[in-house]
Amino acid sequence: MIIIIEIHEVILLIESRKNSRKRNAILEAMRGTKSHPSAQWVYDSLRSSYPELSLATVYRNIKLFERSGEIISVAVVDGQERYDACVLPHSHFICRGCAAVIDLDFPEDLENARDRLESEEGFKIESVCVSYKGLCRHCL
Amino acid sequence: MIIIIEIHEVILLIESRKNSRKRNAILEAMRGTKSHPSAQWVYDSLRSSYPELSLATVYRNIKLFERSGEIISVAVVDGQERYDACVLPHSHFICRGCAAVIDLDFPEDLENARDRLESEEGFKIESVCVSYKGLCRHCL
DNA sequence: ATGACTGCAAAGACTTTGCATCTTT
DNA sequence: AAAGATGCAAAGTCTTTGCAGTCAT
Repeated sequence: MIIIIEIHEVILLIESRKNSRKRNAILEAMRGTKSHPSAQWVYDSLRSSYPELSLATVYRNIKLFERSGEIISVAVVDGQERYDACVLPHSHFICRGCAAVIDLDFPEDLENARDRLESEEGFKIESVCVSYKGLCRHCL
Repeated sequence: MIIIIEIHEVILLIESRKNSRKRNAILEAMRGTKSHPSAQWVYDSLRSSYPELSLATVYRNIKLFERSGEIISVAVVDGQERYDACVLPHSHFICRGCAAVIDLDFPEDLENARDRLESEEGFKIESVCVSYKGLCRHCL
């Protein structure tokens, strides 16, 4: 059942849930890593503890967590969507070599941050991407 | 033929090309729009002028342009990769309603920019994403 | 009992690739 | 001629979905 509540122009979408061991394990796995996991990563990391877990369940729960705001999508790397259970504002470094996604502080000054990351962290930064997401005037 | 040149630790990858009407048209189409097109968009917009154009050719040339730096990938929106033939630093607003990708200036101050965009452009901004791409220490 | 959750297999969507044919140099 | 470019269809990935059976309330 999906309940849609509108209060003062704010629309809340509440999906009712029952308790589920596997769902809990999926969220725990995502909260317990800084690897910014893909669905496949979560599946692989839980297979030993939950041998009958299916990849479809992981995908379904990830979408559920995303809709509820418990996790966010941080990037699509090499065709795989990557998520983060840390929803506080911060930024990321994405390595095109090993596909690692690494947490960074939210920068005060973008150019400053770039130089500092190269010298202090030893990254080679090839591009900086800033994007805002939301609704345009037309879709509001 | 692919020529790999290394000069002072900088590696250049040069792919030899022959002249091709369709390739020229693909790049022109991408340079002539601010819509941050997907491969499908480019294909659709060229079909009337090049009825025998195939989607595979569009994909192949887009990858070629990307490797050579003539275009960049700016986002994956609703599962489709979106490109930009403007490679100068700037940022984007991505609408989750209509999937529009809109050019913005590169911000000096991130929080400032957010407020200004909401009041002046009428966007509703739900998230800000900063990511750096390149090579980590390990992959260098 | 009812509604939610899951596994499995099938379907979908987007992208890449193999191969024969045609173009450019 | 040789190296590239293209169309077509097939294959590849990642993700979503339909359905029947299971679990939580």
